[in-house]
Amino acid sequence: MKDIIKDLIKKSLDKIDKDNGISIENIEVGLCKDKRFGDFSSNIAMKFSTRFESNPKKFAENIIKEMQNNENILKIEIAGPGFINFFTSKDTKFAVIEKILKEKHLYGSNCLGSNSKVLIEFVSANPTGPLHVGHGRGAVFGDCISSLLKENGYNVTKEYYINDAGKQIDILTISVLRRYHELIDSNKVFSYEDLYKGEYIWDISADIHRNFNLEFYIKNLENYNNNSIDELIHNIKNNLSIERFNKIKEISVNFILKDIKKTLKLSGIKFDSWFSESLLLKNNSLDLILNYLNENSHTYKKDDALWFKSKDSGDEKDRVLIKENNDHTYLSTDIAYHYNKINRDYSKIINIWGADHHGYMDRIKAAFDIFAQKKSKLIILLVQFANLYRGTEKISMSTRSGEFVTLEQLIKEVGKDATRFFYLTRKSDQHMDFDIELAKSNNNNNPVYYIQYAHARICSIFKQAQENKMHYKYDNKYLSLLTEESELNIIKKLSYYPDVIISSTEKYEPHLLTNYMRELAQEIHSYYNKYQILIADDKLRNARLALIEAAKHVFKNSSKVIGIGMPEKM
RNA sequence: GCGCCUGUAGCUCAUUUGGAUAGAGCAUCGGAUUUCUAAUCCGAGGGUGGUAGGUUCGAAUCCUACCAGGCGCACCA
Repeated sequence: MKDIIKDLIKKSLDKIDKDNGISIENIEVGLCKDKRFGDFSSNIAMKFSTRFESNPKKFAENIIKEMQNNENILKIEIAGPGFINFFTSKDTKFAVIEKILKEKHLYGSNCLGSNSKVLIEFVSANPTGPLHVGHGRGAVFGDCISSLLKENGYNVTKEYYINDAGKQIDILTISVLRRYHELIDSNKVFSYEDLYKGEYIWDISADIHRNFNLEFYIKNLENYNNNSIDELIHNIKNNLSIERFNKIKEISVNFILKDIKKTLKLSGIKFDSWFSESLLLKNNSLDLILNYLNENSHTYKKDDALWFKSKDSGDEKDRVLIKENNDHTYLSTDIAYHYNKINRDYSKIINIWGADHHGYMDRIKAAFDIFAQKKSKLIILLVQFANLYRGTEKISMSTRSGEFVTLEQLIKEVGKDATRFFYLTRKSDQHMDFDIELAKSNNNNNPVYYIQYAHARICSIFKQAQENKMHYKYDNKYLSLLTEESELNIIKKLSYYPDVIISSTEKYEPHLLTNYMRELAQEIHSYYNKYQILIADDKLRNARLALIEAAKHVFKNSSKVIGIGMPEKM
């Protein structure tokens, strides 16, 4: 409908002035908030009146005068400073019900993506501990963005990048070894500040102790008195042998990854691909990109380290790729990783990061531009932190100290649907407060139940209809009996669901969709309370049933995108 | 100090990329079930949009300055 109106305006403008220079993309047509202003409106007259040496109202009159008649449009008005308002005919409005009932689960989807390949990388939490509620937001956000992209016809691959090769993993390994030694001899406590102390470290070490007994035991570990963590890592590797150290490392990482996968499954998130950082070292990808950067003078040596000239591409300073001690930095493998992504031929490469990584964006973009050469586009979306509350009490968290609420605990406490929905109700770049008490409340405070209940009520009506032998038969010629205000409101809301899907995707803002669902539920509840649907008049009854059936499809389709269930009974 | 994000009702947040009278939920107060599920509905109160300027037909939205909060400024990841 928007396109029809745009086209009418365009033709009218062409009549007024053949060389007006206004393309169809410049014509804005929007839905009206207030129905007194009609169904659609355009600001075209205000936007371009100066170009035609006219005032907005006069220009608007001119546009209308030259406009062709269209069967869909009942009335055109000029209002306010120069808005052109369009009132569509009833039949035009009813057509959406017909469309929904025909398209069913496809209503709302489109082909804008034309099946082009998109890679979306998210969560990618270090395998040094379980996922906590901070990861949850990015996880659910990424998953929903993936669904939205699919709904828009993109070919989406969801990927998790496993940082299993750096220093943090070495620290994890030592953390496990420390507990392992304490299990063997509780008197010999090895103390060191920067180690992981979570409960799960005990579980891993107990596992190792059970399966390998004393194989990894180091005599006098408690006497290791090292000044830096690097020195400590070095000494323990030497003492234990690199093979045995790696064995502990492997067991630890696998243990934690298994836990992470379990939590993701509980969250309803399924990845298509798991990409391991250590692979980049094994297959020489790192050497490859380093050579390339060296040969094309994007690097230099300074203080025994290898630096990347990221400042040349907009970063605030240059960055280290290879440290003085010959270890690679996180950045260098990450560049290799993005090089790998580029070579997999995606038109869009999306990264979803925690907001604390924003300082890192420029350096990865700098590297990306060198390798991608505009073949694909890098999109980095930042997700702000979520503060967890239990009522008014704030819960603080830290992975290192082991004080945190895991995502698994949260889901077990508030449920998958409520967790996902809550994470998605806020704009991602907005700080959010997640109140556990609120999310798990089973009453009208909770928007998830509010929406699910609206859907369940619809299902219940159909069940009742069947039991009362009120056979439902759809016939579009009775739709015109829907004349109540609530009915027209619902129809209008249903008609712009496809627009919501598009704008949620283009803006990467799933909260538009959760808001929409709430609004639709509100219309349905209001309608339900005001009007009886299962009435004796079978023509009106069938028309009303068609209306709520259409709403049911939209609830189903949107809930699928959000990743929550829509029970038929509550 | 520099950079990024944010500031809207008592609280949590929207506002369809600059549009018409800034809207929801919670909380507060008052109502509604002999009728398809009251996990619901209807109504009321509540606002100098952080502050001050600017840009234009029109600003919560864009620009500038200031105030306040969060995050970041590693040879950590």
